[in-house]
Amino acid sequence: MANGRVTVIDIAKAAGVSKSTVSLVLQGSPLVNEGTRTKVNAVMRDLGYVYNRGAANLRQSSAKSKIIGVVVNDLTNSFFAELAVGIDLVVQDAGFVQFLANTSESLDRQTEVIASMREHGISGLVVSPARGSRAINFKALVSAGMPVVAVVRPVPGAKVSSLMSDNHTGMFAAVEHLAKLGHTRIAFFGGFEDTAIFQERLAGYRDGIAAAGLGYDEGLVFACAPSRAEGAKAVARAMAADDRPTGGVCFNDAVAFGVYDGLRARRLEPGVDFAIVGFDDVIEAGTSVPALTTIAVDPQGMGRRAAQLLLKQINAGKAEAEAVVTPVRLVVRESCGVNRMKPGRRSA
Amino acid sequence: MANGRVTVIDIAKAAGVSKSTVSLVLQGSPLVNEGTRTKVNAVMRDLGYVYNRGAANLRQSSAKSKIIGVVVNDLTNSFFAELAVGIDLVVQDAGFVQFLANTSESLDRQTEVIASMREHGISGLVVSPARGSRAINFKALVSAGMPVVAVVRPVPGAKVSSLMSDNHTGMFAAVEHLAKLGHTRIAFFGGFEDTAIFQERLAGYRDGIAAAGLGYDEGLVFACAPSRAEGAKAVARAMAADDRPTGGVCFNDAVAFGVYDGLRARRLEPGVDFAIVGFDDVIEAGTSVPALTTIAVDPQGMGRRAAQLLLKQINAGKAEAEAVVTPVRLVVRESCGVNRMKPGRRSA
DNA sequence: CTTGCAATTTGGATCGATCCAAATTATCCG
DNA sequence: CGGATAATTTGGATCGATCCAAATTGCAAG
Repeated sequence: MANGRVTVIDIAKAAGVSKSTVSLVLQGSPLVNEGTRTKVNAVMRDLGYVYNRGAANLRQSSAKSKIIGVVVNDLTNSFFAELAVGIDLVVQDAGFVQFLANTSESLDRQTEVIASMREHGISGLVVSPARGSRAINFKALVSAGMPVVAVVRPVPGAKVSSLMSDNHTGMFAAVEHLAKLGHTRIAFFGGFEDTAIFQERLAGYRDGIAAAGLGYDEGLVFACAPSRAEGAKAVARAMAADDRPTGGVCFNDAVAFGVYDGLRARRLEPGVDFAIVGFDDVIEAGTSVPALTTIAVDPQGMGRRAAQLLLKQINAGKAEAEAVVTPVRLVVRESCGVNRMKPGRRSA
Repeated sequence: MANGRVTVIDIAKAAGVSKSTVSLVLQGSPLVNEGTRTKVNAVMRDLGYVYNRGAANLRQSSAKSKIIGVVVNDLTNSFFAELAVGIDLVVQDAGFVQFLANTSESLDRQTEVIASMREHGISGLVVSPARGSRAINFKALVSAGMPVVAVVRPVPGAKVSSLMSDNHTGMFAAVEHLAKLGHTRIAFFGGFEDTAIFQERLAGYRDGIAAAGLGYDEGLVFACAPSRAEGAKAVARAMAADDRPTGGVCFNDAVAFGVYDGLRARRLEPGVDFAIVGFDDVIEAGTSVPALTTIAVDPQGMGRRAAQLLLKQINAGKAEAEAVVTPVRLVVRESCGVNRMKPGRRSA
């Protein structure tokens, strides 16, 4: 009993029908008589039958495995954890299960886990690509006709669907907000210059500066790793310059908190002596002191949309790449200095 | 090419050998000639062969599926996200993949996903049980001989392995620390009274109070939901009493941050006017103001240990329940008031 | 040039479900 | 009641890999 598991044949024998009938019951076919159905179901309960999807998938098309893969680059980042939860929600409701793997930004890990997931018969993949992912990393999947949705980060050149937040519009709004508050020297902090997201956000920044009638100054762009520690260093560089900025937009919230640290190290109070806007709206943004003005992207919502997009493609049978941009919105809190900035510091 | 996938038979034909030989190559058997092996491997690469584990598992014992299930009660909580990452690390290294599902504390969801995972042939399960989980929820798994490791929360009565942090010792140390700093009226904040963890931590508190030669006062225990908002309310209740505490230990860090809020609402500064010790050591504990003194439990380490324990049981073939307690340690930062408390407030 | 033994290779049977064409049973109607 | 029609049920064949007993090959010794 411990090892010999119950199969359709056992059920069939016990219920006095054929295995084909049991199979029909399992699939909820309308062909089977109501009486037999209930009897078979009863027997299944009694014997503790467990459906073997592996066996079923062998006979069926691989698109019916009811398994999807989810690969994220950093699950310890609450942004991606939320994303995974959003995916999970939709996927569970659809009766799927998800393989979830964390790559820690390692391309090798990513390649390994995707291969492993393929072997296990996933019918689709949602991936937040590790840094440096290229089209070639998804070539095999795509040419096998597997639906793939890339989230958060684009994969240049790959024929996969994508779901990105509206980086350009978000950063544009952030700059616009600071400009309206009277800032004329607005810095840009953080991000790796060789990533597509950085370029999108920087473009939004640049266009925002232009739209506000200010001149774009390359010297106000302080790229660095998108971490708290590096954000602190970046603002230190900015404040060491001659013509200091009076406020700045940040690549993400982690950098923004780093800017808090860097300012305080110079005895400047964020939101009072210097205006800051972040990007992402992580949980801590609302509870930090001062509360962080930032661009909210709703990672859980993105996860839900990504899963829906993927399921749609799985059900459609054939997957044609589709690019979706999800809206973002400016959340005004305290760090931008609304009603808090010392007037003396203002330039205009 | 898009749909007709490559099988061992295709490989066999192309390489001019039998499918049995291809199978032996796949399993890395030493029986096969080195020349044939390389040729077969080359053909597999050329044809883009993808191993079908589902088919293989059908013939083999279910313990070899190389899939484990991971079920967590709240993935948006960074504690559990870290736990999942720890599990992922070990599991990936062992060549397994994991199904990960989030239950959001819903028992129904938990039941569903576990059933689904079983159907997909997991060879073991790590579960951080949803609130209210009872032995019956895991009965079917256990009697089927499936290795199960419960983490973080115990499942009373269930014959599953468990991996818990040392709640008693941790809370004991927290109280001891505050007592050494001179506090004589130490409160306990937060937690649901009907959970096992609460009882363990409360027992640690009580024993710590006794060991410090102080009298246990039930009126100093303020139970509440383990959230920030409720923590704030709890401390409000505490400070409204006649004989106020001068410090407190908290069920977890979220409650501790709530206590910060509640104190500030009464114009009291945490770590100066009132000493606080948390439990968990979440990421924000180190960066909050004041930095939170807390009991560190290393969730990622717990995840790793849990995965190792599970893999051990899977490999052992037969799973006998085992209970492991993981050590915790006191991390002294600022909120306990070391060198910061106003002397006047001290009672002794 | 056999024989003996190790090294390789191989053809079916098998895992647990699905699918299909065909068989069986039930129901209806003139 | 016979025959048509609808409603159910059923026995292989099948999916893609593994396993096993048996066959084949290679090679050195006699």
